[in-house]
Amino acid sequence: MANKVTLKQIAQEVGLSPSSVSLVLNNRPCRISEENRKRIKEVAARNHYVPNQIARSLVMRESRTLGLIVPNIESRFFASLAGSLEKRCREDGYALFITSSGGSADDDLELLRQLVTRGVDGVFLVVGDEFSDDRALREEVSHLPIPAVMVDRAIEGLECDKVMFDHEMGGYMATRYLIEQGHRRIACLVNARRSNTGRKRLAGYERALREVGLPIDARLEFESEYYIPSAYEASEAVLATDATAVFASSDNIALGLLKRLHEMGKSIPGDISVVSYDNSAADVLFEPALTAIEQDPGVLAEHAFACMSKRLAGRGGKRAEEVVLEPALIVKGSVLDLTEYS
Amino acid sequence: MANKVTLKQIAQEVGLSPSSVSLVLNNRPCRISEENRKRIKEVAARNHYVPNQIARSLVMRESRTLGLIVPNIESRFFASLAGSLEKRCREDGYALFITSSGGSADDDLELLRQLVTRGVDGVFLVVGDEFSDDRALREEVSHLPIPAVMVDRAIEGLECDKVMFDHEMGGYMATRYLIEQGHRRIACLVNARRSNTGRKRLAGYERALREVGLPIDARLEFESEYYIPSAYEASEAVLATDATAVFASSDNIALGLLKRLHEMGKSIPGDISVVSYDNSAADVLFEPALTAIEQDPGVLAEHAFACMSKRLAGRGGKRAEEVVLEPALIVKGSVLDLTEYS
DNA sequence: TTGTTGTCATCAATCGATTGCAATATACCC
DNA sequence: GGGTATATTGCAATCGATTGATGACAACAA
Repeated sequence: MANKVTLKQIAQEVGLSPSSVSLVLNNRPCRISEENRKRIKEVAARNHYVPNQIARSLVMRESRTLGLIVPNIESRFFASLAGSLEKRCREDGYALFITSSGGSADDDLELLRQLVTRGVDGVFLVVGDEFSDDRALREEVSHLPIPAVMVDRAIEGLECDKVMFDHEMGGYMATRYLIEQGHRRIACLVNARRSNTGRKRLAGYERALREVGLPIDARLEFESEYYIPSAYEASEAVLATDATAVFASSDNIALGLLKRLHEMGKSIPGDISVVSYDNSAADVLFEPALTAIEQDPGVLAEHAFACMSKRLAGRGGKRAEEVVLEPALIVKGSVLDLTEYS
Repeated sequence: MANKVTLKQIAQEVGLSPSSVSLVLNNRPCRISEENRKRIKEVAARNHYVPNQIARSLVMRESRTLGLIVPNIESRFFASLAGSLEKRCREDGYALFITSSGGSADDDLELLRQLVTRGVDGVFLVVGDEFSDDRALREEVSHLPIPAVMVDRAIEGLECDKVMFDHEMGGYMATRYLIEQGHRRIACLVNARRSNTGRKRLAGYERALREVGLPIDARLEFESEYYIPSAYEASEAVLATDATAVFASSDNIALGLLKRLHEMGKSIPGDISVVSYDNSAADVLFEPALTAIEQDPGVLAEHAFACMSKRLAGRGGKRAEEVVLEPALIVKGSVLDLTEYS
């Protein structure tokens, strides 16, 4: 294990002052003779010298590092978001510090502090979606000495830049599409009890129904956690209704539903139509592929970075910016067109 | 956006020296009067003071931060590894800096440098698996001023701590199991052309065959990338052979195979038996569930951290440590027992 | 000789913490 | 009052870099 090489050591070996070495290695436009310039570079290279960013950012007051907090890096969506965001950051010369909180507001807070004290220049915050006491977190975010951008999920009423997909719109689009295809009895399977996004998607579902004068029937609204087994459990009741279509409000929920359907020997879309949300790779396996509401994490990353970039450059107004992205309806083959038969 | 509060400012407000404030806030056992102690804490809290870790680690010469480089954070396995590792690090008070390289040796090198200069105390390195020119990376790793642990994959011939699963053994176990179940014509679908791990799994497959005197038939060895569509393409040829079983050497490869099987109306294990590797969550959907070789990323994380921990504590020998973990065969229902019929 | 200009390189302060050692204050004892 | 313990607190160096101000020296002009 080699030792760390410092600027001073390089200076000593070359026989010049540390300042000169610093000047040369940073390519500062100053007059150091070509000869010394070359010798410094040569010695630095030979000794595998890398500047200590810690010391550097202490005086420069910036680290060109950004932080990201996600509730769970093992989720496909967040992993993909993290991947895209990191790529984007790197393009602009920023390193991205990815951390995963476990979803509780306490952990979010702890990680946020860690990042700040470690000198990141800004932080992307994907807060846990489920209910929890977020007063301390809220307090911390509003006192942050660096720019923060909330991504995908917001803390209500917090003055902070936000970039997110419109979940209500997603629920609306899915349901609206089913209605347009002639469906009238549409069930939904959502995580409204524990998730803000879930509640919004449910609201969109209900708006679509209301808009065309269809009744909102509590017997068609089913609850499921964002896990396959939970959705699998819940699906039995869903399939016992007279619904001709189901809006499954997440990829895992759709997978649980599919498993149950498969077991019961029911086919899609012949026996029942399905619109999914935010599909996972797994659904390439199914015939037909699932019609779904898609949210591209790359787009989210792009906008989040743009927002951050603005703040870092000192542009960007005093008030918080709010970017709302529309999800997309991707039509594949899991919805039966009932209008043909009318 | 609040300003950063420094130790000095707190000191000023309290009317004491920065040293005293530092001493108190770090709970150093020194005699500062109870009264001042309380006042300092009160003022620090009121001003949302958080110590600047950058400055701190400059003098302390440690940051209690570790780094992780994975080829692709969007892969389930790496995401899961990252998640487990982060949790483990946090338990010991370390923050984990997760970065994703894109899989090229150049990016690995770049990220490694970034991490080192940003003052991490140690780094976990999951290098890209495919062929590339890794001389520079190799050089850098051997000159690292901090401990490094290679995880899941190694650079051959590099003196460095390693923690990984035995891929050869995995291939062997899968094949051996199929043989024990009475199979004689066993095909395999591996990524041997571009992946080191793939080659090792293939070697295990061949060893199992050799061991019982079965012929190694090149016509039963098929090549596939680690992507579903690639495996899907390759599967047609696999299914045209007289094999009664297939060893699919990754989760995605198995999924591609399954898609093809499903399309052809073939059933598992009635028409053909399958042993998969490293199953993704998606396979909960299938009936029967897939028998597979499993590598628990949590176990990998645990051992990697233990290894790192040793180095950081200054224990751990001069020579590199090498931990090889055995994967596990998880028997579910995708293999037909031919011995029953003999 | 003195002054001017230009080139090359160094000095010393700074960033925000930590910490060994020195300093001050107060009390207590003889 | 002088000496010694004890309880508090401050000074100043340090970590490894950056950078504006400054110095040293040579060449050249007046």
